[in-house]
Amino acid sequence: MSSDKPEPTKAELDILTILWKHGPSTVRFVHDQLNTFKEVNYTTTLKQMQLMAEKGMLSRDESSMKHVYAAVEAEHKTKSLLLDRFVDHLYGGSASNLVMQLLDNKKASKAELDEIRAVLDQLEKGNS
Amino acid sequence: MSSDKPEPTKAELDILTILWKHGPSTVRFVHDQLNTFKEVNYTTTLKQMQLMAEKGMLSRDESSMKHVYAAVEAEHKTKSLLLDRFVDHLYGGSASNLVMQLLDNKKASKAELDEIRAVLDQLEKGNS
DNA sequence: ACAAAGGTACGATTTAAATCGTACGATGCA
DNA sequence: TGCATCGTACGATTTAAATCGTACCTTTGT
Repeated sequence: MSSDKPEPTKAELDILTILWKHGPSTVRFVHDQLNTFKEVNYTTTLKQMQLMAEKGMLSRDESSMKHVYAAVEAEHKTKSLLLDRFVDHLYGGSASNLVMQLLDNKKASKAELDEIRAVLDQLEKGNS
Repeated sequence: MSSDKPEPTKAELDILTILWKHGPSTVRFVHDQLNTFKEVNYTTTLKQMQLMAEKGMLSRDESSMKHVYAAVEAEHKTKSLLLDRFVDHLYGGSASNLVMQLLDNKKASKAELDEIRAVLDQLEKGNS
């Protein structure tokens, strides 16, 4: 019993997101992506990624001088974990409560509503 | 243009949750509730609530010696903000993507699916 | 050969969150 | 009255996240 999976922090998540999107990348690349929406020093990004590698969140290929990092956990898996925690913490574990609020928030467009409905249909078909 | 609303931290959210649920309360009460699932010192809770009041997250009635605190923002409003940020950050702002993952997670029971569908129906009716 | 550019390493600092210890005022009651 | 109890105040500390500065190695172009 020791599966107290640590959640990635905000800064870590930013990096993971880039790696998920672009696949294994150098620090330079990640850093450039990062700086399109956030201003940080190169060494900050470097250090962050080194720490993440140390924690086991990233793997690192050192065969070339420009080390190449990759996310260890799949995007889906990590987001799934975060989502579950979020639902538990804010909505007492009730997915439908969350969805209700979500839809209420005018956040969902007509197109999105349709899409969600489609997902529902699909699910119920396979479920019965 | 200065609406960079600060998000409540985890510890703050725990306290807010209690206040939302039980209404205006003393520190002692909040602290006892807190300790049903988390071990902290009384003065820690006190300090935390004082800080939150200072930040404007909580209001405080000092008319009695046992100060009574209350959440300033409504539960709905705060959660709504957090949810929006969450969707933006993890799902590129796409509510339907979030829902898809949610449903995928086996996290939603049959009953919940029905409930969600009901909400959808309701919405579309009022929307057209 | 060597300077410039670009890479990694890593200690140290800054900032923010969370926690605690200690002081001290109010209240209640034997 | 006096002491135990319960309350607030608040500086200080601890912990964790995020950032940066500086040192130093490698590659490349002239």
